[in-house]
Amino acid sequence: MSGPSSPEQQRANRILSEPLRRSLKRSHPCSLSEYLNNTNRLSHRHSSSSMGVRGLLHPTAAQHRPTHPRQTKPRRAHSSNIDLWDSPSGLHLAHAAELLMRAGALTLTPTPRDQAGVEGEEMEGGSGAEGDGTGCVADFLPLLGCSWFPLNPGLFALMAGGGGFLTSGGGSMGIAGVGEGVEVLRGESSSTGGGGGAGRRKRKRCGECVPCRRTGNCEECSACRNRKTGHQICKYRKCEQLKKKAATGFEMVFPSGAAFPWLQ
DNA sequence: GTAAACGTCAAT
DNA sequence: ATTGACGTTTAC
Repeated sequence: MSGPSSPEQQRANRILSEPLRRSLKRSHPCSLSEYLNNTNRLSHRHSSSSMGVRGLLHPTAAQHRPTHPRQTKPRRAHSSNIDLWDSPSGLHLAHAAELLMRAGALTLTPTPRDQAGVEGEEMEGGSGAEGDGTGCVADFLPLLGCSWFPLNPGLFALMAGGGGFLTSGGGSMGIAGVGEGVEVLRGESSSTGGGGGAGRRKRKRCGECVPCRRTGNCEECSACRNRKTGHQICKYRKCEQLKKKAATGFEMVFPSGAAFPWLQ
C-alpha cells in the first residue's frame, strides 16, 4: 500500500484510522471495514449489479436485525439498540460514504500507481472483490490508507453528525467541528450510556431571552394549569430558543446555500 | 429518588 | 396550529 504523500493526507488517514470511542462504537456496531466486506459479499452474492441507493436505504429483511418485542408503547422508538439502520441520523458513516460515492461525490479516481497497489493487495488477500466498474465500494477500504483517498468535506460533515457543519472562513471553506463533531455524535448516539438514546439531547434554556428572565409562573396558562400532567414550563417562561425547532443532524451550511455544492 | 421541564405524538 | 399527555432527560 502506498503511503500518504502530503501532511494533509497523513492527517486525514490518521483521523480515519483512529479507533472510535467506545460510545461511538456502540452507535456504529458495524465498522467500516466490516460493512464494506459485508457489502462486497452481498453485492456478489446478489449477482452483481451493485445494490442501488434504494437498496441501501431499504435493506432487505436479512439485513435487518430481528425486531424486538416492544416493551413500551409503540408510539416511541426505544432509545436503545441502535444499529446500522437505526442511527439517530438515519445514516451511518459507511452508508454515507457509499451513498456519496454512488452519487459521484467521492471521486474514486486512483492514480495508476495507487491502483496498482490496491489491486495487488486484493490479489494477495484473495478477496476476489474486484470493482464492478460502477464505483462500487469494493475498493474502498484500501483507499483509506492510500494517497488518493478523497478528502471530501461532505464526508466530514456527515461524520460530524448532529452539530457538525461546514463553514466558510474568508472565502475558503473550512471544516468546523470535526473534533467537536465526535462529541456531538457521542452525545447524540447515547445520552444515557445505555447504548442508544433517542438521538436527541435536551436543549437548555438560553437564560438570556425575556421569557427566561421572567421569574415566577403565571399560574394561568395551560402549562401552569396542567403542570402535573403537562410537564411543561409556563408559557411565558418558555425560552425563545427552545421554541424554535431543533436543527436536524445533517444540516450543512455552505456559502452557496446548496446542500451538496460539489455535486453541482 | 424527586421535581422540573424538553421532546414528541396524537387529538382537536 | 394549538393543546394535552406522556416518556424521557437532567439537575438536585
